[in-house]
This record gives sequence, structure tokens and C-alpha cells, in this order.
Amino acid sequence: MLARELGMRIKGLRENTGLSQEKFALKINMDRTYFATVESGKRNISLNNIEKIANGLGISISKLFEGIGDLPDEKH
Amino acid sequence: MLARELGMRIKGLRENTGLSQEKFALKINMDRTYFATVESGKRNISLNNIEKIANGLGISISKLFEGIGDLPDEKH
DNA sequence: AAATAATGTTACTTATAACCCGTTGTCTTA
DNA sequence: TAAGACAACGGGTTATAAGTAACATTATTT
Repeated sequence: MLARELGMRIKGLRENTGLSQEKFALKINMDRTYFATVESGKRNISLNNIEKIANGLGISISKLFEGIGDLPDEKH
Repeated sequence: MLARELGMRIKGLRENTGLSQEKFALKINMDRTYFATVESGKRNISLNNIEKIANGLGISISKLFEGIGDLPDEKH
């Protein structure tokens, strides 16, 4: 499932920042428990919140999705 | 606004396929009028529908967002 | 210019994303 | 073993995305 892949990717990137779920969620002005469910892949998240997270991670949406749900032979 | 940029991008890519909004929407099993509002940037679309559209266009989500809402010096 | 195809827009319902509270379990460390 | 930081979960409310119908407008084609 796509949401799960995205969640794992977000989690990895967020962990790289050294911030806890709570600190990160706070930073991007998002509820802690909501963000946790995004990381665990339980959410069909919408564009605005995808943007907030990408911004918080300091990367573009395109980069956030790199390697996620793409075809086997996709170019980058 | 991000939704607007995405809409324009989708519109451009969809036009490249040679399909009308209606044909394309039908192909990806989405209501024509809903898809029209996405193209016009009026929707805060969620992940599942972003995926449907990217699939219909035959590209990854990452590619779909390439050049959208990213920082001036973003790498690709 | 009439007919047909394609797009645009508004307004509405219903499904569900978003948000919020508290609780539980784990791990660390004092 | 107590305390603190962190992560997962449950359940409930509110905001809004998703989906649909009706009609308007703008090309295209004949």
C-alpha cells in the first residue's frame, strides 16, 4: 500500500532530523497523534498535509515520493 | 497555491495523452466534474486520487510533482 | 448558424480526513 | 523502581475531501 510506503519514508527522513514525532509535529504545526498515524501508513493524507511534511523535512514533494510506488524501470 | 500548480501540470500532461477530460476521467474511474475541478486547482486532493491520476498518466507521483512547489535550488 | 463535443462552475450530500483527548507499553537512565 | 521521553492505539468530534447532478459556457464540426 502506498500510504504505508510513504509513512515509512517519512519516518526514516524524520528520524534523520533527530526530532521525535512530537517535536516534528509541533514544528510543522500538526497534531502529534495524527502525524503518528501518517507515519504508520494509516492515512489517506491530502496535498496540504503532504506539503507541510515535505516542508518540515526540507525537501520537495517530488523528492519525498522518490522511489515510492513507481514502476520498476522508472527514470530519476 | 500548490493545488493550482498541480492542476496545471496535470492538465498539460493529460493534454499530451490526447484524451479529453471526460475520456481520461473515465479511464481512471473518476467523475469528470471532479477531475475538472482538480485540473482547475480547486481541490485539496488526497493521496489515493493523486495516485490514480499519476497511474493514468503513466508516471510516478514523484515525476508528477517534479518542478512543483520546490525550492529555487532544488536538485533533480 | 445549428449541432455536437469538450470544458467550466455551482451547489449539494456523504464519506472520511483532520484533529484532539486520554491511555498504554516500551525503553532509557537516574 | 521511579521518572521521563517516546511511540502506538482507541474513540470521539469537527472540518472538509470526494463524489454527483444540473446547468452554463466555449470550442469544433457540419
